[in-house]
Amino acid sequence: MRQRYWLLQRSYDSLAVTVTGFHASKLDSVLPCGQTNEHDFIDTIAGVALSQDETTARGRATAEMVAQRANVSRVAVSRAFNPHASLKPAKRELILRIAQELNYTPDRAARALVSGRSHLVGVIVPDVCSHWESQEIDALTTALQAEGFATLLFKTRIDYSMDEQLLAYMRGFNPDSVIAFVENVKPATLAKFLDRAVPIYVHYPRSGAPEERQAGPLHDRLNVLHRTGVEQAVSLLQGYGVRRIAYVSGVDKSRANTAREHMLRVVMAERGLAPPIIAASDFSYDRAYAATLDLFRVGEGADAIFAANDVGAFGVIDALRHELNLRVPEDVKVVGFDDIAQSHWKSYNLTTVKFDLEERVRALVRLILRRLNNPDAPALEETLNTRLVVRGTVG
Amino acid sequence: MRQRYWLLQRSYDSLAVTVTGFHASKLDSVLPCGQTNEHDFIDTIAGVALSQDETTARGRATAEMVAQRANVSRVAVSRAFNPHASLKPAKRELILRIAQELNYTPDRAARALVSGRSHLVGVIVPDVCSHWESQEIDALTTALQAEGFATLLFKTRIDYSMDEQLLAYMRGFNPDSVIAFVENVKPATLAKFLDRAVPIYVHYPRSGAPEERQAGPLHDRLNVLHRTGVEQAVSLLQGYGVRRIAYVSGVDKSRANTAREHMLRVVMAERGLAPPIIAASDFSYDRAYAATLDLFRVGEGADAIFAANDVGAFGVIDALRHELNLRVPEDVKVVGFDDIAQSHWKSYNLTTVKFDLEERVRALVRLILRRLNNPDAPALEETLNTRLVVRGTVG
DNA sequence: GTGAAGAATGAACACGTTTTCACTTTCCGT
DNA sequence: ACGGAAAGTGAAAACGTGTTCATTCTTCAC
Repeated sequence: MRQRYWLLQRSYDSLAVTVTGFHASKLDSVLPCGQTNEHDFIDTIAGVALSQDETTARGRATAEMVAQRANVSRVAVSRAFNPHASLKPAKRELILRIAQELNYTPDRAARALVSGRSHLVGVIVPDVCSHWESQEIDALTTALQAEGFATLLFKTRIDYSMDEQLLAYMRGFNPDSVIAFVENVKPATLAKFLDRAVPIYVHYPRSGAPEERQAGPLHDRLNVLHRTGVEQAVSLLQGYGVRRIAYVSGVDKSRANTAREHMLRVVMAERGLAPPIIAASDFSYDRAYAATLDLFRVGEGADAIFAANDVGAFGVIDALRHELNLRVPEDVKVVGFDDIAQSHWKSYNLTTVKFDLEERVRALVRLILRRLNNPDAPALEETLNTRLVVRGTVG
Repeated sequence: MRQRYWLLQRSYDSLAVTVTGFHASKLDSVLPCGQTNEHDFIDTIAGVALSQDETTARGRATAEMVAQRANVSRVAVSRAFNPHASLKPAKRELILRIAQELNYTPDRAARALVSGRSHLVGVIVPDVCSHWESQEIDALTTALQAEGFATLLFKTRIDYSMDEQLLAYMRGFNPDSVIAFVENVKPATLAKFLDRAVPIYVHYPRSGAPEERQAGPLHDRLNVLHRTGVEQAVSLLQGYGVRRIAYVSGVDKSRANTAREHMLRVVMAERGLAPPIIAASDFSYDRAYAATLDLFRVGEGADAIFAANDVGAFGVIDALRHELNLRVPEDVKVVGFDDIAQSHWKSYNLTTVKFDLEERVRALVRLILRRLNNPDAPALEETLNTRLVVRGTVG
């Protein structure tokens, strides 16, 4: 019986970060303790003594232990945790009660090994703290959690490149599904590293091969259409007599950027407007800021600016107001893409093409679950629309 | 031999989201296909045909297959992937080569089952898209990934409450370590659900129990001291002759909020200043905005405002400028906490008490690894300091 | 050439589940 | 009371790996 101590601490004037290891299958007693730091006053420390004995060396109760205690077979325990399994109600109740007493939860690693379902969903992003991504990850995690899945996070390089190393690394964790925000990966590479029935959500790279232009939609698909939102935005701008429209781009060749620029081009052409002036940027505040300065100092300027995303639009607005001394929207009008939470902040109050995050995540989870429940189901397709949210940067 | 198809798609004017399931242990051929959507022009679709045979029903090569192909035992394959294991170099090389050919990676679920290490680090946050959290998650994911760990994300309710259900859920995934940003959990509850040698990083709740005030630091600890940064900020404000200082709070009773408010109170008292005026908020932009309006319309106003975090400071600034028609910093000075990436944006250009994220993450990973490598090591302690970053909201 | 120490090797076991497959019990309509 | 269907049950076989242990092969000093 080895004894180890677990200490908890709080202080008022320092953010104490407590890192401690312990085995806690049994909780023996609470030891009082406390400490005062010379520099910062530290309030209280609570100590909890934990014991570890042989039977719980790994620290967790197993199905076997629950079975023994309940006088049933280990299989019955497994069934008790599977709602669809056939088990006498009274027995199930007994098992679940004892399981709770012993603080038992089925081990997901073991479960994954035999069932082939890890209940992990891998999410690959270039940048977690990018606003749209973080909000999508947040909503996705909530939704997946509700369905019994956990979100496994992986980071690529910021330039949207995804290498084999990361894919191989990720694959080791056996995610049931992978959601990739990245783009620079070849079909064959991705296929090579995703071997179970793994749903994929991916913005795809340009491929010039001519033979890629045939056949039908045999796969599940979630389409998000830019047209509606862009049409509304261009209409609105035309109503204000705008003539020179610029586009502050996202990362070059990225899926989102290409789609947005292309649709803007199409809609403007349809309305008889000259093609947009392109100012190269990369979705970031700083580069959008710099690109805007260039546009007005080196280039010809513009009456209205589309930014490839909301954060970029913030950079555009700040460059206009704080460096170029131009008024938004009086002198220059600004439109973003995404409608992130920050877009309603008073300093920006951005007019933007909205992607409904909730709707998107719901559709995505729906597609994943459907594919997982029935790997051989016929392909399905969902389509989401965009719309313009009018705030203060056009008017 | 079952055949399934995997389709890839891209379009310019819609963000097509591709969800597809497939088994890809073998890549047979690339099928050309493509499709045009009536409403939005869809560019190209690349189809990849994938085959699945009996030996790879689960879709992945196993150590057994590699062993057979390399004419070695399965154990040798295991050893080839463990750098410390003793294996003839030539043999290891051969095995690794064949493994790569077969696209083999050890299954982490199976590995976790026997070794007791899942290589998963659970991260519990109330809100992924909250700026500081998303930036910390980002840095942490990068750091952990470099060490061979993956980040497992869990969401609690926004009010910082963490219930047994979530803990039980998380425990099923057997994280090697857990990093909790939440606070409202009792020691016993947390201990109950973390049973392996699990390092914990946790802001701890207030507990009025008198017996908690004794003993010494027997556990690893990362202290982040507020004092330095707060002293610098208060000094700076005093230099400008500021008299009435307000504090727009974070979530009530949260660790970060309590620590910050307390330190502000202490430092101000030391300098002979009257206690800060407290405006209740919750770390969010919107509530900080509203709290500021209250402070000036209902309350007595202030010469300077500390916000419990940077995002809150943004709300304060916007309320002052856009609703109360006060100038920052001329009429009211504003100081935040955190120094998130957005704080240098021109619209805010916030003076703030900086927490060095990189340093913090490095220390945290160091503590985790040390504890994991040696569960019985004596306790260690690291201390990080804060400092004031002076920008444009004080002056 | 010899012995001993160390490296290399593979068989067997362990990890904690789910699933399959027979078998037994219960239920229900006649 | 009877048959048949359905529900309930547990032994055994997976799942894919790391670890232990006893054995064989190499190396090296004398």
